Amino acid sequence: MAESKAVRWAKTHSEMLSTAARMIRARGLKSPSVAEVMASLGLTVGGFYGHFASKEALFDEALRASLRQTWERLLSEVRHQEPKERLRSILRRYLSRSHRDIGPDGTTDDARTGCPLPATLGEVATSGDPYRATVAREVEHFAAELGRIITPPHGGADARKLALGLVVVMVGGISLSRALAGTPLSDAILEASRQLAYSVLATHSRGAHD
Amino acid sequence: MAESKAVRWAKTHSEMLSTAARMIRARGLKSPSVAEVMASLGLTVGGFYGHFASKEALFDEALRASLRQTWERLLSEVRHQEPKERLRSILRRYLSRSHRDIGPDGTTDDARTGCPLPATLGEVATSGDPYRATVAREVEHFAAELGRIITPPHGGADARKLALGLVVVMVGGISLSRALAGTPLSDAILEASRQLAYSVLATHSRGAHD
DNA sequence: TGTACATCAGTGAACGCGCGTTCACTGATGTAC
DNA sequence: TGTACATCAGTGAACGCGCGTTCACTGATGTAC
Repeated sequence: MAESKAVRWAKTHSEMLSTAARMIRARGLKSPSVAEVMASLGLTVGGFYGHFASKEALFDEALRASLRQTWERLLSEVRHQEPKERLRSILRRYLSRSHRDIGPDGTTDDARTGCPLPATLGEVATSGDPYRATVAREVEHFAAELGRIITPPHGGADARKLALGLVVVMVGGISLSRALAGTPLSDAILEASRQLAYSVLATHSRGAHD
Repeated sequence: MAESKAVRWAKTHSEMLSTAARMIRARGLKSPSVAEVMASLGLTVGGFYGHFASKEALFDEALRASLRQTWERLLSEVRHQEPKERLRSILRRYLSRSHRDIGPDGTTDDARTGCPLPATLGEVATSGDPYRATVAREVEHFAAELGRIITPPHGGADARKLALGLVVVMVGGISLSRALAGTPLSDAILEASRQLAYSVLATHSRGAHD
């Protein structure tokens, strides 16, 4: 007995989202084509519009899901650790070689997911909504969660500012490191990013101010 | 008397480079087309290949020149200042709203040039050479200059690492801030990036270690 | 249980468009004498 | 100084290609009786 139509449709729908997310992580929002997404599921282009209204509709939803997954994975993997270790651990995981070395199919060496921001920021800057609003919402969300981890006595606006700064180091570090993958600078940038972030954490937990 | 052929050719050649550089800063390496570059000089596509062997050849040269110009501008504007102020000044200039708000034509509010990295990093990561080698060479160059400014007693490997970390904050900050331009997060990210970088400089000049 | 009809996930060809690159050409500039 | 020829920066049409989207269609699944 074959699968029901509804199950088949839902499975295809979900696979379109995860395939698009993989392609976005590896190649951004413009380069992967609608036909490519469908072909990678063994289907033809025509069927696409029975699932999504446009390429942008699929890619925006896939981008949002991929961002959400990235934050949740980072935060959950770290939940059992000592509060003081959590931020360091997040930085170590994000600014790692395995996260930089995302495969051409959008998967990483040791993980099923990776952050879509390094591949998409440049395009989001010129293409605007709906991508911009999606990135804004999800970065806001992650920064808030990160802010909650930051050890007292730095709460509120101070924690938020530090959290945004750390996001900048994380995304900037992987972006530069990926652009230079294969050159000696690539590893050096990853290490420099980690060290700079650690140094900021140390300053902050010592209670230093600006 | 009209201009000589040689002068005309050289003028067009140079305008092709600066026009391509402007477009790269605003829209990256893939989106601007050969026809668009020529049209913006009042010429037609066909003439392109009398100047460059390919789109990639022009864009790579324009990218290199644009990076070089960015560093030289930052460094020269700061040369007359107190050594201690130089790094802060570079950070303030790079991580500014006017540098973020690059126009659709690639010019900035108060400056003739801007950094092409935020618009290009994502594409360089997937397109590789020759762009990758160009970015590597120029980032290496700028990091070395920046390292020379970093106050003793932190010389050598330590200064280089700090310099690379600062480049990450600079490029990451503008990249994120541009992607979120128009949202409240955009200014917050710029400010958080500056503050994080300043805090690292303060720690370093105090002689703190990791 | 069996037959006739309805549904709808996916097919495959077509559309108009912009891309990088090629090429026979034009006509103002430059040169030989 | 004047004429005949050569050069070459730029023209404009064409090429093959991939893109997002549309649409008449097919055939397995689902439903009514």
